[in-house]
Amino acid sequence: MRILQPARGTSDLLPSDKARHNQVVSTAQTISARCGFQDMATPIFEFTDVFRRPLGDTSDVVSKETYSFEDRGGTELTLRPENTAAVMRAVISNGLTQTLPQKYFYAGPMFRYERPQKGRMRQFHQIGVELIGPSSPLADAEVITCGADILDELGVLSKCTLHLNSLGDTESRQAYRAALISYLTQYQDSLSEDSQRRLSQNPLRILDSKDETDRQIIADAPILSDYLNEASRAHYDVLTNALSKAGIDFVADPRLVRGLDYYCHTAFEFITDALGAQGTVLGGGRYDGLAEMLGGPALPAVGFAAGIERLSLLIDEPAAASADLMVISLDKELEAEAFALASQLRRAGYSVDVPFSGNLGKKLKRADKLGAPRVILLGTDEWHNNQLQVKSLATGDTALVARDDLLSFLS
RNA sequence: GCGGGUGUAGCUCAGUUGGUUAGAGCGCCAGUUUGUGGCACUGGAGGUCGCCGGUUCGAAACCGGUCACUCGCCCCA
Repeated sequence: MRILQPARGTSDLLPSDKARHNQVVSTAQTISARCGFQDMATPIFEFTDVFRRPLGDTSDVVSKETYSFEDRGGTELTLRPENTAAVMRAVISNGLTQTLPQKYFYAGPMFRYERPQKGRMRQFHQIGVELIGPSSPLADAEVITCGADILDELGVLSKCTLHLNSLGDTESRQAYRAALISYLTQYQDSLSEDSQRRLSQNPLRILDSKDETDRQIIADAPILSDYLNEASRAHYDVLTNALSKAGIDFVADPRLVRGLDYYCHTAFEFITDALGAQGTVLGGGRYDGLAEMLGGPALPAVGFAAGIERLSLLIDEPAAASADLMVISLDKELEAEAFALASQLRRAGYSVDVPFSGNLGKKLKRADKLGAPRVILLGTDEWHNNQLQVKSLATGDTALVARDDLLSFLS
């Protein structure tokens, strides 16, 4: 074990990386606030059952990817692998089920023990929204539209395609699941090893298998939409109509499913081909069954999560913050005065740099690099006359300014 | 968890069939210029050649293991 490198699947966010993260988070927060989603946060770890119960033992996320541990008091805890279950737990814990709907935005780190790849970290970061209370398909439409607007604001919507599907309600999904299993069982021996395992654990997952033979078998498999009952069909129709009216493009993708057990009705993913195998940039769906799985009341809800690292890979780097001013003393005797002046200017709201070393040429070069448009120079003669030089780096012009007039000159 | 690829300076990369003190460009620091920037020139710092072991008179190079990244599977945001 070498401590001079970050643990596998984690990474440092140096300023240029952090700037991208901040850009994603602040944009998502602003856009989702426009839809009424309020920023909130839940703890980084929860009782293990918060994730284990709703996510199900068939989910890899819980069965083999969690960071779970026993604390010093013997309590079983888990670093959150996703945030939806935790937000729902918070809604129930705080008695917020009495005041619905609740609309939340969150951003923060999640943890999954996976094999790292580009866009797939062990500590990764997500932004997301949860709309808890309404069962109306218009709530689904609002969540999807909010996601699309965030991607658009970040400039990545054009690189993504919205895939949409309905998993139906419990009745529809169970009918389909039975039909699918019955169909696939005929070809059991021809299925890939992964899909044979999925047949018993999570048969819907076989629909998006990448194995060539699997795909041929799936081509003639029953279609989920044929098994939607009337209510599920109506839910989907209202949603698609609302999206079309709101100008949200999508493709119906009957093979789109979700890995987590609590999803029903709407499933959607914004997918890009710019990130290799990690193409899903923002995904979510309806999870009416989650609250009950946690031991709460029946509580319809819909939401999405998006990977900040993946979005960061797609956006242009935000412009770095530049300094407004640099204060330079031309005489070593005046260094403390320069520092005092810089402090005063900072308190007045300016972003000010004070160089610590170098001759005048180096200092001006540094001012250039920091993007400071103006430099204040303290020369001995001027200083004794209560004057300062204010030099514009763009024009090279230098103005002589009385010390007392500096702030008004600058503004 | 499975299969493939890659690890040399902060970054991008050279490094001959294994041979003396491992190089370049960019970046960084300093000087030319202790009172006026972007250019240029000169100099400097910075490397356990990912790590450990093996082969060899001799390893950055060959072999084994390991760690990390990366591509695909898997999973998913």
